[in-house]
Amino acid sequence: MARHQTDTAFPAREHDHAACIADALDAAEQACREDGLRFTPLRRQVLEIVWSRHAPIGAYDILDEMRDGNRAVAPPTVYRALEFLVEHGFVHKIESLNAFVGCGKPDGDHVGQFLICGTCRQVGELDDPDIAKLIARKAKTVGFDVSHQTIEVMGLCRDCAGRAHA
Amino acid sequence: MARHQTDTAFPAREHDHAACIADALDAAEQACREDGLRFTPLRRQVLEIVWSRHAPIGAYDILDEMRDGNRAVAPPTVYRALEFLVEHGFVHKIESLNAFVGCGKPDGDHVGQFLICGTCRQVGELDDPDIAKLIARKAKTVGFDVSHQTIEVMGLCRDCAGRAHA
DNA sequence: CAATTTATGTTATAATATTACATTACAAAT
DNA sequence: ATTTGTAATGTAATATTATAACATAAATTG
Repeated sequence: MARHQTDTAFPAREHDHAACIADALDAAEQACREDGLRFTPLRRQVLEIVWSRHAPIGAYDILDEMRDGNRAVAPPTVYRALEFLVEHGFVHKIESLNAFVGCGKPDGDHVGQFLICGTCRQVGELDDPDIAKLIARKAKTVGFDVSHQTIEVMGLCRDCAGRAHA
Repeated sequence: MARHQTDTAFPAREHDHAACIADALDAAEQACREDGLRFTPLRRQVLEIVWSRHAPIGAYDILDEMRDGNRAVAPPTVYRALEFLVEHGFVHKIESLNAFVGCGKPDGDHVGQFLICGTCRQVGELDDPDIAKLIARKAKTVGFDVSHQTIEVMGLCRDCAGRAHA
């Protein structure tokens, strides 16, 4: 499968986002086929909406996007699709924003470490095992056994920093 | 000021919790006096309730605790006090739980790294500069400038692990 | 004490999320 | 191909978390 995303956590300023979405959908479809999961039209639609931007989107914004004419979908519809997508690693929840973002590398287990730009709101995903290991090791020193890490970092992305002192 | 807490992130199983609360209130009072902040009765009351346990407490649970007879306080009252307490480092918000926990070391700036036991729900605060630095350094490699870190780790605390295979 | 700022009270409502139960679509097995 | 069981979706109601907007009161400053 072609990879149109950069490997620098944040997407390139000018990337082919249509291809980016297509890749994500293809990757999810294939992963589901391999794992015997049902990638239903509803789940695909929600995933596509989440991927419409590289910034987190709230459940109710997704819900608005799904409104078809004046036929609205109800919250559980969205939350259930999100639950599935998060559970299988296609989407991550950003806890500090109560919002959801697509995962560029849904293959296998990985800690998600999120870099959230306070200016453009875009999110880059770092997936650094060193960080995860250091945290697990430090936790161990106080007798704590880690099962899941939530790491969300606010700050300024390169593009926005560039624009600021331009 | 006497320190009745342990320095191992989690409080000792059998610690003098009354002293623990008193310490936290004293520390906050003194810090406010030094910084010219108003440690009002309301703020003190909210801080005391937050400190009633070493586990996160939700805003509406605090609100319930504050109900005086059938005279109820309104949400903004609690949220405003929490805003003050969080802003000045006396309390931390646990984003992944939408709940609040007292901070044992409100002196100076520090990253809060929280260890949340999935069994007893207690929270230990790690305050490890190595972790913070590693994250900042790794983020820098992708051009991201960190301003704030949210680190919340789920797992099993030592006491609960002990009980499990007892 | 007047003026100003800061904190709190009060009402209403916004934003996020779940429960419970009905219905439909799908998958597996006969 | 029909039955049967399971998983997914629809629907209505409601729970939980958080804020906006404006009024009043208390503290601080000049």
